[in-house]
Amino acid sequence: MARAQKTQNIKKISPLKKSDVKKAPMITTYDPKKIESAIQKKWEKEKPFKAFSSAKTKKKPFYALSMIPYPSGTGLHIGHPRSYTATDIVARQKRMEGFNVLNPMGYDAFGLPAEQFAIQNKVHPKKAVAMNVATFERQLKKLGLSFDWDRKINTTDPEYYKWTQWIFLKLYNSYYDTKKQKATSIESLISIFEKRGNKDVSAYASGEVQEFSKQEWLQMTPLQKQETLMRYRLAYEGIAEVNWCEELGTVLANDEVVDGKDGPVSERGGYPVTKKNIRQWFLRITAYADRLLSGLNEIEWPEHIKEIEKNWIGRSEGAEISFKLDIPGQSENKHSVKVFTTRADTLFGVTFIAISPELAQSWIDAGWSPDVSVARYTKQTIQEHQKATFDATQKKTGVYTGVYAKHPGTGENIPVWVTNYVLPGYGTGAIMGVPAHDERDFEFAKEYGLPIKNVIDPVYIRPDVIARTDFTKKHKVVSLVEAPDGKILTMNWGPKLGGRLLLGGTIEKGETPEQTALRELKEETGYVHGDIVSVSEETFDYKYFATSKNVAYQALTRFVHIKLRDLEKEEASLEENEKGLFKVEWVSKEHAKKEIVEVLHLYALDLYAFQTPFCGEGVIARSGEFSGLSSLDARKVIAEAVGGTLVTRYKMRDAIFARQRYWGEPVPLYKDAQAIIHEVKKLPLTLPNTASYEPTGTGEGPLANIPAWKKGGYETNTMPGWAGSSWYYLRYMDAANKKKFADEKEIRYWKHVDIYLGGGEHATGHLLYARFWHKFLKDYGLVHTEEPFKKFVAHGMILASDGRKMSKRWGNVVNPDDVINIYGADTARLYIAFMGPYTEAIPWSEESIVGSRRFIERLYKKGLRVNAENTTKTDLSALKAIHKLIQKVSLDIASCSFNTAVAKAMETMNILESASISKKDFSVFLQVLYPFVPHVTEYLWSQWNKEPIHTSKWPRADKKYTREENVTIGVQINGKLRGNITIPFNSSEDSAKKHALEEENVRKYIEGKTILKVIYVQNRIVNIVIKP
RNA sequence: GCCUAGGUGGUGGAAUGGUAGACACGUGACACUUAAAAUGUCAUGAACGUAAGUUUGUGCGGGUUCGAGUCCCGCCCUAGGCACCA
Repeated sequence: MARAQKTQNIKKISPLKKSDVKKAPMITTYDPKKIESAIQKKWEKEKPFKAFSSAKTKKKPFYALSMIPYPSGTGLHIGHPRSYTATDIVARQKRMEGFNVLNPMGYDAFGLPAEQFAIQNKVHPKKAVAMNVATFERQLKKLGLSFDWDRKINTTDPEYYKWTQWIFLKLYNSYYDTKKQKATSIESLISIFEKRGNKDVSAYASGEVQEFSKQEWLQMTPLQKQETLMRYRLAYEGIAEVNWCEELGTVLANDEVVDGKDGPVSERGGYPVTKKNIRQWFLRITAYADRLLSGLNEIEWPEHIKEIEKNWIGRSEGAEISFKLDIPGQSENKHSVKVFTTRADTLFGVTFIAISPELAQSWIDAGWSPDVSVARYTKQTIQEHQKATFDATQKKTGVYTGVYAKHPGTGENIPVWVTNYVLPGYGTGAIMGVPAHDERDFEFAKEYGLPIKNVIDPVYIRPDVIARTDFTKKHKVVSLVEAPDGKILTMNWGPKLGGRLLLGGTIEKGETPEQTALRELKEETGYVHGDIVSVSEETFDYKYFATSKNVAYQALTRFVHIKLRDLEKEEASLEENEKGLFKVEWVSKEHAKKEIVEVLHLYALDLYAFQTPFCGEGVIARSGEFSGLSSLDARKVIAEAVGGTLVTRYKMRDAIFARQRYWGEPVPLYKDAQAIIHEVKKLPLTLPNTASYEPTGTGEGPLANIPAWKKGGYETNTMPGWAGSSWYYLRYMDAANKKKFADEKEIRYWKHVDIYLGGGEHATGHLLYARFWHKFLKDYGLVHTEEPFKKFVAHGMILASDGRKMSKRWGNVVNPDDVINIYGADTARLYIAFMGPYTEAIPWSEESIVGSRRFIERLYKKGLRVNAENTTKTDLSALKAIHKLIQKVSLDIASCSFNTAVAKAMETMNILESASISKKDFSVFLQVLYPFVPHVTEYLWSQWNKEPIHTSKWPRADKKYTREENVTIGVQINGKLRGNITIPFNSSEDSAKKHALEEENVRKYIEGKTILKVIYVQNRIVNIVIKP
């Protein structure tokens, strides 16, 4: 899974300089190598971390899981252990709390890197994987992680991928019943077809399937039936445009493609990526879109990861509306174009229809013959689309098709344009252009001079008047006055009276807004040569509170846009009480935008000076009988009134389930001579051996090079890298089972992963796919929870000490082997836990790690001393510290705040070092530290305890010792700290006050002053407020 | 452009609206030592002060509060995600 590096030759990396090695503390008596290897040998022999199967224990289950690693050729780097040690800390603590803990490890070894490695080094991928796994395992074991090694899995093992294939076949043999909201066997769909065709069938399908009757179904040839069923199966074969990488000779998933300098390139290698149509296997993940979305509500995942999945699924509710087409030379009413919109409320603002070039091409293919220039544009733009991923900054282009569409509301003729900015794959490939209320349509309309029709009026209610009902109604104008040099006229009222505003005014009886605007211009500023450019048709409803007059106004406002011919001026005729209240100032429109804060004035500025569309919610206007509705309500009403249908769309696409590669799970299907697909009955269908697993470059997988395979009609693509990792956590529940992927009893017992730790970068890949498979298996009663991972915590990256990502390119990779050699595994683990918050990216520091080592040395020395002194007396201060530590560590492990748990342990150590302490009480300290530094604590523990530490009971904090007797609290005067007092815990207000007022430094401050009040927060603070 | 998370000493970082900088690294001084390392003790945000102490200080500007790193408004910067999804 963590396959970030490009696999190259295995080469020992030693980033630690000689000078660093010197910094390692001198070993006195503590010898981690000796202790750790002895303890690890014992673990290897006694297997204390074996998880019990459900029948063999009465303990409650707890399943802690680290993401399965991809065993790359370079071995572990120091980033890997971050999630492994975290999982290990949780697992060890949960065991002591009495749970039957499952903490397994395995390898996900199919995929590109192993294959690249094999090609470059001329070794079979199987051998390369075995080598890499051996390296990984040696390194993992040196870290002292408490895995149940008996449950180890490897996704490339035929005994494992047999079940990956088995699940694939189950998907292939299923469709999604939209009424029951679950996967159902394809057999039952066939029997429905046999009884009544596909009319009213509640089955999720790709695209629109033509309706057929019972008879028609029965008359279909086997091949036709196969093709029809392919539209419904959850694993299906189809043709799709994919990301094709010529250099790698393979198709790439969207998340494997990144933006390069000249268009998209492969994440691995940086080779150019183009679009290509190719035959593919897909998984119909879109059938589960809603459940994948709603399931997020029931899991404890980081919000940002949920957000990423939410955006990726991209649910949007909208409407499909048909526009009848008027094609020159063809009879009317025959053709129509369907658009998808989430803003059906803006329907009356439509001034053009925009279609994707791909849709235009399909019309041409169906017999439409447009002007040559239109056909040429269509072809060109399709080619552009195929070359690159979409770029939002690209200029919008388009041509008029000569076709008109009839507006379903007004009956008006609306031009249809082919454009480059409509996406072919989303919605219907056609949109209604509403430039007044959509930024993209606005940009396009500006470019081609298309009309802009405003049909949503914003509603402005200032928050300070929201609750009021006593409005005085007034008709007003707001004028945007432009000087010949483009500057904007503003009135600066100063900070108290509303700051900078545009020119406003009240419409007197019998006046038009234009007249009002010009009159006010003259009266307030003296300018006389203004020309009216435009007046808003719409009246904006603006409720505000005039502080100076103490009145709430409902201002029904019209906008007026005025341009001055020149700056000629007469005397302004201000009323006496207005004089000197404001200054007339000319500013740039950008300046105005910055300083004007009134929303309505800003809107006038946006509309006239910046000319940006209004995309928010408001009131429907100039839309016939719908005017006056709120835009939210109007969505549904207007869509239905014009015969549209409400639909839900998703951004997420079906997942391509194929790689044109050798090193993957074979697809267990074959085609006979008639191209009929059959299942492979005996699983696993093993990957055949071959010497040439290089890509064919044709789009077929390397398996096509094997004559016997090809002859057998087998699929030449293999499954993608994420196939094996989509269900591996279930295999751990019963890894040795030969008959099932896991026994029913074990699945019921373990249920799901309780805590899953790994990288957040898998949010839209592995994590989403695993959730999908889990839901699918649940539909068949094979698992019993809706979600596979109850809690997920994403670790932060460990950066190199230079703050960059660790990479061979920079030569800054830290190898855990080196760290363990110098400092020992316990120190490495402790430092990884201590270095910072688990979820944050933190640079590795060769300087700071010595602190962790020093702590362990002190612990070790104290342990030996405790053993030698053998006292029964423990100082009260030590007991208190230990019991507070129990509290803190228990809480911190539960919330993955390992760094603060370690800090508290260090604090405790500082107290214990100089205290007298009994073996019994020191044992408690060892227990609490055990999850972090298991070797040294187990070693010390076993000096005087018979029972093993890992089965000892997690200690509980005794209230007797955690309760405080005295507290030292601060005394503030007017919020500033002036002294401390130590008073009994939970002191009364009176006694605290008394002590506070007696404090020496405090007395200095209050002498001769009047005390206004005293605030006392128990056990926190005393604040004395005095008259300054 | 949009969404999400952040911005605290020389460094990693800590802090339920209540004594900012816990813990650790580094640095300085001292002890031990022929010496160095290791270890131990003390100090360590900045400025002023012999000191007691004072001022100032959690990206910037405002606000709420007896009291703001924490809450609210606006801005700047960094990281991650999405990016013509109608």
